[in-house]
Amino acid sequence: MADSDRGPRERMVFSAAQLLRRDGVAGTGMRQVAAHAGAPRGSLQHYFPGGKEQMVNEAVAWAGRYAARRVDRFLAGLEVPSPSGLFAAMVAQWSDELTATGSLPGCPVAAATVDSADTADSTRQAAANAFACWREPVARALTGMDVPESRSAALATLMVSALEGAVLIARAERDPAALTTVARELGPLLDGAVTRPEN
Amino acid sequence: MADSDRGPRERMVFSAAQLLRRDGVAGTGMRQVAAHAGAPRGSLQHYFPGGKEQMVNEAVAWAGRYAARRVDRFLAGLEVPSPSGLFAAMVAQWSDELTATGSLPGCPVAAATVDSADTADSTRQAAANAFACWREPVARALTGMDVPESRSAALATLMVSALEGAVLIARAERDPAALTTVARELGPLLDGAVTRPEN
DNA sequence: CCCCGATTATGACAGCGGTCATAGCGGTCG
DNA sequence: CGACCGCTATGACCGCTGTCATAATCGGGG
Repeated sequence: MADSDRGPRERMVFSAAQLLRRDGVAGTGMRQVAAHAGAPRGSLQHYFPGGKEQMVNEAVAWAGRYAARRVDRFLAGLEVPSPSGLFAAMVAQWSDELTATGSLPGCPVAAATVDSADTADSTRQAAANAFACWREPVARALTGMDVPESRSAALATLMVSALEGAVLIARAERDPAALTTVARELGPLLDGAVTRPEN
Repeated sequence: MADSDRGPRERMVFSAAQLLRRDGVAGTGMRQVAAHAGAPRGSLQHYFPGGKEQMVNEAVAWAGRYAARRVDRFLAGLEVPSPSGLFAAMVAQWSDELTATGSLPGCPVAAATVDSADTADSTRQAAANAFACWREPVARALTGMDVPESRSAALATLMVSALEGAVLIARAERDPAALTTVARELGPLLDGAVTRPEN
């Protein structure tokens, strides 16, 4: 949300991620990205000589790092750390945006996957990396909450999957119900995976 | 899969759904749909006077009905009905396609949601309807397996969410691991929701 | 002062997209 | 036969997109 002046290049990557959320890859033009970032059009071919594909890939990578950062921040914000609490925080980031602003742009990584997984292989790999970047801190957080290492990675995958799917449904319905439902139903399962209940 | 001769119109809707899976909404052209369906180009404005939006909406609706039909068929194919068995069958439909053909086109409903939820409201509603069409038979199947009615709808949402998210990840990674993981981790939770274990 | 690299400014191009307009078939029915 | 109707056939238009080519601008060092 801090779109401040971090150099025009980073601003463009950020704007690309933002527009990707709304319109998808094919629906977002490069001129549009430049305009949204307040950057001159001539900077496009200068900063992204690899063309649109490079820009999309960087936006996806940025989103992956952003998601990972958020996970760490959620952990720091939990007074009593628990898997369900972490998941609830992850879900709340999305439902809050919908209830606050009234609209729910999707996940840029999902957009890149849907739009160009079968047409641009580098973008597909960028999306895979982003998902990995995201799941990794989640899995590590779970092991830190006494979830056995053998399951923490799998549960992280489940959490991200359920979240992404719920975002899709909530977006289609313009209703955060799917998000809250998933958080409520999945929470107990996650907490049940801790070996020594610490409460 | 049965692209047979059900009239050119239905063939075009089917082809649209198929192309949507791979290239998304903006990445799929109407001429391309006609060509894929072996239909004359002039039929486009004749059968879809509402333009691309109408075509996409019908493809999405078709996909929703198709998913619902599949759920019923999965139920019929289960010797011992159980929530985890149903979910495993739903997941297997996707992982099997990836392992068999080597590639994994996504879900057309997800594509429509990602690409035009914020730009074409009728498409957004079509996607919401498709999700509802899909979850409804799942929820009903759960109640038929002695899952309390209060939870069956929520669990159906969770199942569809987790599946959609796992499809995304598997598509990005070109690896069905996320799908099998989600099925394995979510199965016990689902079976734990039956009041009287029938086994 | 002048050169130089980084950045920006334009303009053009070729392609494709959806959509409209118009006309042509090929039957069937009155 | 002539009228109507479902369907098809083209062709054109306009807007947009990604990309390239070329030149201008600007801030600092040599």
